[in-house]
Amino acid sequence: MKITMSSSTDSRVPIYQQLRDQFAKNISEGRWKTTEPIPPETELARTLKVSLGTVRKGIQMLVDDGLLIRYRGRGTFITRPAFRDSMYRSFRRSPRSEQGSAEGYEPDEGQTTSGRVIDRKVTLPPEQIRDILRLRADQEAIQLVRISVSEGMPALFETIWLPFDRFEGLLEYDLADIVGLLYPIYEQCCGQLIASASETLMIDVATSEDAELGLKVGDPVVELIRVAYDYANEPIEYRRSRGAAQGFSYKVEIR
Amino acid sequence: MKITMSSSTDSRVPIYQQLRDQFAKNISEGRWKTTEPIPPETELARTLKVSLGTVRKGIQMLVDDGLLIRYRGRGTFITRPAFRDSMYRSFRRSPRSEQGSAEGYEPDEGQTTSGRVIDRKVTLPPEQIRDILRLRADQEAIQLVRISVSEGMPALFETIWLPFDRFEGLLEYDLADIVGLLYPIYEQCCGQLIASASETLMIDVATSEDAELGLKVGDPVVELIRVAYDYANEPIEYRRSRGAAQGFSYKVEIR
DNA sequence: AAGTGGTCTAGACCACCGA
DNA sequence: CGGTGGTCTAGACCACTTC
Repeated sequence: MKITMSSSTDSRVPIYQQLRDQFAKNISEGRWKTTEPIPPETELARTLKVSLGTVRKGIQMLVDDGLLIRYRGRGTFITRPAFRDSMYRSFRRSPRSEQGSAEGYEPDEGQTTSGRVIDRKVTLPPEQIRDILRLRADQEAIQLVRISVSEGMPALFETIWLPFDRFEGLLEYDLADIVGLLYPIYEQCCGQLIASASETLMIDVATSEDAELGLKVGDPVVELIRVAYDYANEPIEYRRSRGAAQGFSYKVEIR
Repeated sequence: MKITMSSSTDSRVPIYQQLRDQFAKNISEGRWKTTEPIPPETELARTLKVSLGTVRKGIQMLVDDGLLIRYRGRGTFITRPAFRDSMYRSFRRSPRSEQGSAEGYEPDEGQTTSGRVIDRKVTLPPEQIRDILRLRADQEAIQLVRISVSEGMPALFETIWLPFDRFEGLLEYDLADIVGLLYPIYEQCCGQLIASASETLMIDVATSEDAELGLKVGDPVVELIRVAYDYANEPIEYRRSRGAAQGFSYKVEIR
């Protein structure tokens, strides 16, 4: 339980704010394991020489940010993001089955969806993607091409770029083994955890390259760009997904 | 400062939770004015016979919900929603001007956009809309048809339904005066405040009815359904907006 | 100076979980 | 049963706004 409380920096930042940052660092740098609870509030308060309420406030901020989850009687754990608002899961060939219950919902794809990687290569990414992933001009990326199949029909055509340095381990895998959700695979093969993401949706029209999705040239297409970040807020995945716009529907609550 | 603390209902609901609900009711039923601060924490704690921290927690929940805003030294006020995540503002004919600064952003439309109502009538709404607005079969609605113009070009074609009972005052207005943002007009003419909304986006293709938008039959169209609610969570507006999908782009942060 | 919300403390008691 | 987080209290001191 290393404490690096730089007691000189406490000028105007509230203590609970400093605690939040400290805790976030403990998560992103792996000092707190994802498999066991973080130290209990009482211990943190004692160790850090602050009040219990202050510790609770710092922890609560990370709960609100979705990085921690608390269980009464068990402890506080690091979470995997649920991505409940992702537009990604709005792609459906069939009418929405509206199965609103289901506690532990799967993050990436819908229930009957599975992905298959059809190509993998190491390249220098296009400049736009290089900038977003914050790579130098000479840094290579692993590029995956993937088709998601939903209920027997090709539903999504995806191109994914990953920084070579972080994802070298992925090259050891047989393509046939890179199946289903990608984020658990990232974690398993390369120790890379996704903490959050940003998605942008655009409407396009199908070109001849979209033929694999069963679309005719000119059909409307939804293009989804996702940039995913780790717990330190560093971008580590760029993903472009294209799918039929017909039947796509996305809902958001606003204030 | 009427207090209706039904002290028999306190079974398992935390006090701060009960306070939150009580405060929300004070807002939605107009017992707390939108023009002056709500009673100070210390007074609420004294009046309600609870601790200051508990009052603060109840208030903080409403701040998180976007219904209240606090100013140190001045007091706590009821807010108008900002609708910062609305997909509505994602319609742009021109390339995004990316003017990221600008503190007080306007809620409804983009900067150079204005709306004009071209039709208004009192009708029995379609069943689907009647259900959503929770109207009885014999209750009428005011239907507005509106065209939003952005940078000289028709950009959005909208149809809006409003419960007759709440919006009767709108019939007094000359159509030419119903211009610009609608929500301030709702408040001014009918005392109706919008607290939140739910938006659903779908992709369609243009029909001959979309010709006013300068679209050819078959062009991709974005259709946005918005249901807006008052502070008591009652639906009071149903709005369907259609616009060219070309150039539409919507971004969301997810966890 | 008076009044507001913002931070922080030190303690109490409770509800829930697991061994 | 002991340990965890969840709720609540009563107070202190501070920072900011308004008069």
